[in-house]
Amino acid sequence: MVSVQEIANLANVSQSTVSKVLNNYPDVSEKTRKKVLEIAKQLGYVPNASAISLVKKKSSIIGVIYEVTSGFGNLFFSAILESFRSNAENNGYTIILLSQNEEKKKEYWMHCVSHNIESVFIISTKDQSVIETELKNHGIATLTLDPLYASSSPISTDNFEAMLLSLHYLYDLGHRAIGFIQGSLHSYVGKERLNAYLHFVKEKNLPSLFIPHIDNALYSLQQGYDTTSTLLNQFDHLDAIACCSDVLAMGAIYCLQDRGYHVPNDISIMGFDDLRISEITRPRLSTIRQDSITIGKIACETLLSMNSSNQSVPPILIKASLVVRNSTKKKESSIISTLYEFQ
Amino acid sequence: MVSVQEIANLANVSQSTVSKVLNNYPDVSEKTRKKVLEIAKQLGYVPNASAISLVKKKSSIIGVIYEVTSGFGNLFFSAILESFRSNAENNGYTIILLSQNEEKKKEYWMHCVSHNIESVFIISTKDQSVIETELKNHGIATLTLDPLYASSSPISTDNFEAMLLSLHYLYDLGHRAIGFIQGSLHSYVGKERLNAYLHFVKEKNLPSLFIPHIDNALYSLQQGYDTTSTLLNQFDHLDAIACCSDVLAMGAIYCLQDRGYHVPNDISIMGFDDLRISEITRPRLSTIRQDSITIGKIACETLLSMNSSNQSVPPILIKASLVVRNSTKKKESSIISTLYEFQ
DNA sequence: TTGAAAGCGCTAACAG
DNA sequence: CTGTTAGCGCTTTCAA
Repeated sequence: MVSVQEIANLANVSQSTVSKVLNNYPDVSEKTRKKVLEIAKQLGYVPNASAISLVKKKSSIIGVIYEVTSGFGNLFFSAILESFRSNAENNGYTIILLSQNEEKKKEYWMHCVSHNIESVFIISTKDQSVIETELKNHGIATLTLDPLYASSSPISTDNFEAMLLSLHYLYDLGHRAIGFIQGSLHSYVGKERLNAYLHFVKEKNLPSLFIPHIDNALYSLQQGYDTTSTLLNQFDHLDAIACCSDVLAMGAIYCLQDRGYHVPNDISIMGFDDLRISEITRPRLSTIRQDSITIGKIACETLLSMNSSNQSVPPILIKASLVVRNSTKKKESSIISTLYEFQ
Repeated sequence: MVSVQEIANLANVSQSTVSKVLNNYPDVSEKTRKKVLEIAKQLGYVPNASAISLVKKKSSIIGVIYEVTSGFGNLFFSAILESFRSNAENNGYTIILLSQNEEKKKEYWMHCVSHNIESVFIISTKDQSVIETELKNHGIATLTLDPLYASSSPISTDNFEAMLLSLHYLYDLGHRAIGFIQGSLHSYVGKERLNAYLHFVKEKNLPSLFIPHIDNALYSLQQGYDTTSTLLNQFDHLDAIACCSDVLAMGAIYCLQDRGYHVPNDISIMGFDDLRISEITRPRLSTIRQDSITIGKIACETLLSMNSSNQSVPPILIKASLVVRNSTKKKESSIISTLYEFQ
């Protein structure tokens, strides 16, 4: 490993001069700068991150807690991680995957302290409120994606607006009897989506077609199926159903098909997330796309701007977008459909 | 941050003694050891990883290149990463996510050299042969998951045996006209699966029902659909189709359904991978499960046992297992089905 | 069994 | 503009 010392020797200057060149200090003559740079390049100099971290008391490492229970959501989370990583990289930061060591009882914050890490991005399907607090207590800034709790610095899709987008789209298609399949009732994210539905039906003066007490915490196929079944039993008529996830929507479609309905001819179905599966279902799923690229980017920028004295930021909400595929359809008014029948 | 120095002062011993205690050296009296340990605990001592890495010229960091083009396979890769991470963790290692910095022209190996990283696990859907060589040239050991090329130290499912497992299962179900939908013809993994099919039909003296020139490099739904279509046009009769991925298998099912076949009553379909989607298709997919837990574990152990002088290992092959769901069925002999018709 | 001293590779005052 | 010096937190001879 080539050191600053070696470069200094060959260039006939001192270590500090080399250091200044390498760190782009202005107080070095052009001539010296060139010479040093050339020799450094020739020798294939690579700075020693440990030494720098040691002396600067600050590393160029961002911690990431990535604990995602295996599931479809993974694809969304890993897309965000990738976007986050690439942004961190472009800012000269490296990503370390944080974890707890059960055996050695090493906590997350210890890893951070040990590696001089100042900020941590939390991507988790579990409640990490304790860890978040612990990290903050140790002077480490955190940002939490889709927190399940009232995080002091959360980032997520603007779920309220996103669900409204879904509902307005169905409304504009002419649907008025719009059912709703909620996700988790205990997560912030899930509550926001439900609130949007409640707000919407009130505003538009529509019937509220959903089953209040059901908690689809798993966002699973079966939960989608069962909730749809209940919905169908409870309410006479449904034009459309807005679901809180793509997988729930698939469950809804299966249930409707089993009961002899055609999607989208009889009922329109909206998903949420735009996972890859929404491309391979039959019919392909109209849904709401969460913008993983932007979330990763903003998360990174925010975290880099935070520091131990400025550890919290107001909640960050990222805009989602509508993706129209084949599970939704304009409602044909009865008059028109009657006309058609006569043709 | 508490330092060794501080502990030494409070314990009335020297730094070196503290260091010896902390590193479990034997030549310290029990009394001193206890005292030091207690004070360290009281003070909440956390070792400075940079300082240790600097002086030992070796970090406890493993690099991971994780570059997976967005797709269903992601779930498999991320499961492996998770298993790998947890094993590394239990061995006292931390994971760093490696990457190239386009802007600053920083290469993977530079990250490694800079952080004193000795080994790298490559999880990538791209050809990383150049990078693998580059890393090895810099004295960094690598292990590559499912390499697309002839890697010097690959780890993967035993794809030959795994596909054989699939084929034998179909055979035991009574199927004799067994079609095959290959994946990529240019990857090692894809070739192994094809070879298994070729080997199998020859051994059992069965008709070879596959389309040689098709390269389903994307393993996509559409490719599965189209290949099935060609298969159906080309061959009179098919009892079953063994596919090289779950997504290809889904494409096959859609195609068969569109042509009026019932899966599994008319044709049995085998997937490969056991992605989560295989649980939510209709019918649910019988498939081959790749053992991500074991792969991650063995990968980690192997990498930790490698070092700059011992940089290559023979190919590591992990056993896969059969998962039976609803897309496969015992073949009813014509006599029996005829009998049924008379009932 | 303990401690003094040197040094890992680098940066940052500060003096010249 | 350049160099001297000290020191980041730790380990490791080597001497006591």
